[in-house]
Amino acid sequence: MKLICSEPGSDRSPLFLLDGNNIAYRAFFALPAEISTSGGFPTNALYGFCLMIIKILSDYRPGAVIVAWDSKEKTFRHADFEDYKAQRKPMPDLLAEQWPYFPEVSEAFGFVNLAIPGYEADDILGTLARQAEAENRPTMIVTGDRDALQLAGRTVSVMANTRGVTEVKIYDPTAVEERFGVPPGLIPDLIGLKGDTSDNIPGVPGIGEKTAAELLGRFGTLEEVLAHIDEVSGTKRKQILQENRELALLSKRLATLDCEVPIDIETAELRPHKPQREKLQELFVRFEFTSLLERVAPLLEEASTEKTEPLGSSLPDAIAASGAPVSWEGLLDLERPIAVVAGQTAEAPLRLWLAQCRREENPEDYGSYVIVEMPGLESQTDSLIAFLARGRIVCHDLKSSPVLRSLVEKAAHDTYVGAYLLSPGLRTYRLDELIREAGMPPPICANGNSPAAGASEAAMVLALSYRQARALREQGMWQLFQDIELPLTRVLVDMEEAGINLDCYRLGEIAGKIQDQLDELESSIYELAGEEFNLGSPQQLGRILFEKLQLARQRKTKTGYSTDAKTLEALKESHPIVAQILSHRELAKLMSTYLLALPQAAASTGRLHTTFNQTVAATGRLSSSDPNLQNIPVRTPLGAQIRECFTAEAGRLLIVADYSQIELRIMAHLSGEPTLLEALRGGEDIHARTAAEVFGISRDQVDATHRRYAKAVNFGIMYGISAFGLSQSLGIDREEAAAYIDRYFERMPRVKAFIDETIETARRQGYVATLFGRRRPIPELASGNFQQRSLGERLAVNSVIQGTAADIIKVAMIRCHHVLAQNYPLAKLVLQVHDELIFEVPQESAYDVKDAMVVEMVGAFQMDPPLGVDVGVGPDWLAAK
DNA sequence: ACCGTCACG
DNA sequence: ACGTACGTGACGGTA
Repeated sequence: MKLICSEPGSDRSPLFLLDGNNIAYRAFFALPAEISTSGGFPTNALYGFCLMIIKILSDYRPGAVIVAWDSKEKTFRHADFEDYKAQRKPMPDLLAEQWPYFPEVSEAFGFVNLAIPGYEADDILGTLARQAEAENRPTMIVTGDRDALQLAGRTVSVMANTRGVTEVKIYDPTAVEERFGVPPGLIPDLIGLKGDTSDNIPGVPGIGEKTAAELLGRFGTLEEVLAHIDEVSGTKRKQILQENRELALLSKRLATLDCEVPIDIETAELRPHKPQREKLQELFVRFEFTSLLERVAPLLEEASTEKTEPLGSSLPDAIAASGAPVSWEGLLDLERPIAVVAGQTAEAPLRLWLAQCRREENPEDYGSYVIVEMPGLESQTDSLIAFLARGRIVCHDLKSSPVLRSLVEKAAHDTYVGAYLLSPGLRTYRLDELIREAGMPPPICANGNSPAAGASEAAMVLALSYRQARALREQGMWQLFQDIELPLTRVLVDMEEAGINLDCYRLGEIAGKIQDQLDELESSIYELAGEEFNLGSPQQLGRILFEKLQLARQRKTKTGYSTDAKTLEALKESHPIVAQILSHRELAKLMSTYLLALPQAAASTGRLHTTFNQTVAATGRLSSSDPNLQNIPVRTPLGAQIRECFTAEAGRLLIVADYSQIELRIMAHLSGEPTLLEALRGGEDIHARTAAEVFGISRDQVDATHRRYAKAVNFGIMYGISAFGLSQSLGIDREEAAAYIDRYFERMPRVKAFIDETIETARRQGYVATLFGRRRPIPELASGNFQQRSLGERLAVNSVIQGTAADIIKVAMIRCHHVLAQNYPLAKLVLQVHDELIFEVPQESAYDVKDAMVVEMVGAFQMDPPLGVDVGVGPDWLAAK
């Protein structure tokens, strides 16, 4: 076990090596040229340079800082490549004017400027980084230059700009490999192949990052790739590599840093920088950096006062220094949350990193963090897990970690779920992105002998959890998080582990029959078409139907004719081939997506274990994947047969319980519309009742068509209705649809008011909230684009209704899970399908459990009209429903 | 990687 | 006057 403490100001605090040229250039191009003094002297690059430095100082409290500069002389490394230098554009005039002042600024900050005749800045950085590494000194290289990534090592990280001046990503060797697919040592080889436009390195034309990494992964170095060109796939690629051998080797040489620069400085001698207060203030006044004056003041203050004992060293010094084995019990306080990060690799021994904050009143001060790194020793894992189980843990995406999910009951916070509540609808919730978006500095660890990507991750998780807790409270979502989402994670872990039994044999029998039908349909279709073609290709199908057979073209898609089910349905009468294509489509879909795929996904026990995604749906719903068990067919006869294959084990039964009309009930509750309330309280057929209202007829005059229309209107209301949408779904014209909608709103004025108010609130606040406080931002409402705004209106209404329903069923899941654990330990919740819960229970208790689950589901939320639940019991999913 | 299609609520 | 229903995931084909 290693103990890693950040110790600001001590000799072991990190050495920072800055590429002066790179930062100055980057600042110049990133900031507007208008930034200048009142006298007209340009200062944009100087300003950006200072911004970057202040950010580094306040985020990391570095020890010594060295700023390296290119020398004016011809550089040795590139001496034989005149072309290369010649291509470099001369320095822009506006930057040249500012240039003389950079060393002065740097010196005022207390940094050491370094330029060595004949060498470039990055060669100097490389040389110093190697020295520092040999001394086990933690080092951060700051440059936007991709070449520098080759320097990442045991104690060396590289801070690279992602965009602008102050947006950065920190690369340690693991991060380099993750991002580029090769270890730092092969970065020159990678650049040799792919080139680097910003540095004028040509590379091999037509070889990009992906291909380059793949080749290096297969053969090793660039030289080895070139020695095995004949084994490379693709004739074209072989030829290009052959023709560009020399260019690749030259590019590699250009990208290789010279780490043997004669430098007259021992990194061990470097002491923490001492800013020259007066000098710096004078410069800032001269350049009119008034806002920066305020920002540096506290930093100068801090630097001038004597360093207080760093928190980290309040721990036994011997331990911190030697990394000798100690017990984690002595270091970690079980009263406070402990962040846990687990190494992900399946093969390698488990690694765990822990972080705890010793000063919770200032959780973003990484200096107060204790970070513990566990070695890959399985023997210690069990006792560590047992230790953690006595406290409360904080994780990022706990459910996806095979190790951490066993600690799910101890979860005090999950930053993955927290981030989802705070910003639903993001594509991903990657930790480093969250940290960057929040404007938090990525932590670095200041011990002498650990790159510790995991350690830094643990610190990030912890810091983020404190910040999220505050935001969730401020936004009224703390209860939702603590009482619904976190407990739900526990339920989901159990559900995923439980899985559901699949009758693979029966599924196979069905698949055999369907395959026969597919074969028959296929040959018949080819015969009718007069040729064979790829039935699965909408493009080829379009050609056959609309060009060869001259059927009437309906709608178009971006890429050609539309051939979806609706189009084909309309053409059914025109040609016998159409009906057969429709049948083929349906069967092929069910075949590939379910009949063939599900048995493949089943575990050796015959059970299917889905993953329930808790952070995907913007409305608050769950989703299911690998395999998706929330879209198992049911509507067609074949679909029903597939559902029959989801069975209970011998001696057990399935219980299927679904909320009846939950979304309409929520709308009735939220709007208070008397007609809806009355119908739903009495358990009336709501679509028939709606039909009677909209068509102005009595209940016994309502026929199937009336009801179908009314049902579509009800759905439309919940989706955020439009006349066009309704007309499409019913196949009627827009005027008729519009008339139904008008009529509906006439009869249900409170629903109309609810919709209008919801949209108005959303416009005002920028978001909507469910009954449980779950938020969804609706930026579309502020759009200047009509289409976007209309979408925003529909989203506002739908999100409130769908989201509230999602909240309610989540509460029900937690309640049901709890009652089962208490009273029926052999019964299990196995699936959730949005408004439906499926349980698998021992036969004997099935009817007791059924009643108990209905009570919990109905009791999940008190409202008017009350929740209603339909429930069934049976040996399989179809029979129970 | 994206599109069209279609399974579910 | 604009073009459309809300929320998902998976498949095969095509670029």
